[in-house]
Amino acid sequence: MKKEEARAKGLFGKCPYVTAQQLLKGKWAILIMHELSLGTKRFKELQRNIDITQATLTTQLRYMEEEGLVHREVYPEVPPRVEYSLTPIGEEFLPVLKSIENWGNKYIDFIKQGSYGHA
Amino acid sequence: MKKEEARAKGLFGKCPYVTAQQLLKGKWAILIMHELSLGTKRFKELQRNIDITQATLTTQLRYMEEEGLVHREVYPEVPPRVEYSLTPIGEEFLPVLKSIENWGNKYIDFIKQGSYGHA
DNA sequence: CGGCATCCTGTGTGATACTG
DNA sequence: CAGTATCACACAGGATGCCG
Repeated sequence: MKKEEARAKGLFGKCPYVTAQQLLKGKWAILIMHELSLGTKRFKELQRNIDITQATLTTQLRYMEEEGLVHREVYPEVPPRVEYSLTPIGEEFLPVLKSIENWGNKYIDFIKQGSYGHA
Repeated sequence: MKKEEARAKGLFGKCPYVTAQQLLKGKWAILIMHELSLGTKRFKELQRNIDITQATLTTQLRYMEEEGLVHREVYPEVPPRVEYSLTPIGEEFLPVLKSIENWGNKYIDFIKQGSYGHA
């Protein structure tokens, strides 16, 4: 950890913004967090609701599991069942999710009003 | 715009989460928003504070300007001066920023407690 | 069903050099 | 100072096929 300190990546675990950015960098992280905020979901459910590839979803979930945001519960049944839910620190993300939702909706209104000039 | 409707990208402007994700997808978007939330900044200031390349910063700012999040004011002086600030819809992002900061800090505490098992 | 391995590609990001 | 232009590259993310 020498040169990394120069670039923002080295601020992971120090600056809250960099940290959050790293955690949510995945294209789907926010969507997944939102889905899980609605309750425990099975793998297939997530895949259907978000319309994401198996491989990609698996990768994202593994990542978020490693980060401690998501809990993975495996039921050794036939056919297999795996359920995902938010961990405590994952639950703490809910306010962020809520404010993102608010702002996202405001922004959607904003572009619908044609308040900006591109396209 | 046909196949894109199938994938989440087509939800831009519909789903608030997808919309927000698209807007903030840049590695630096949140950092820049944070800097600008502290007040108007010159290009060079941003570059110094965030430690980002000129090219990358320019790209990001242009993008955010197009999205209507950032305002760019050019002063035709010598040497040139360009100042960046938040637009109204950009200001609306502040609550999100605040909640991200809160959560980011919680998460930083979380990993410092060694509450999770990797590395 | 849930997942992994593999391959492949787009693009986001960075380094560098040049311009007004 | 504030860009633009170009090149290079790593990596996220999609497609496909196979496995327990």
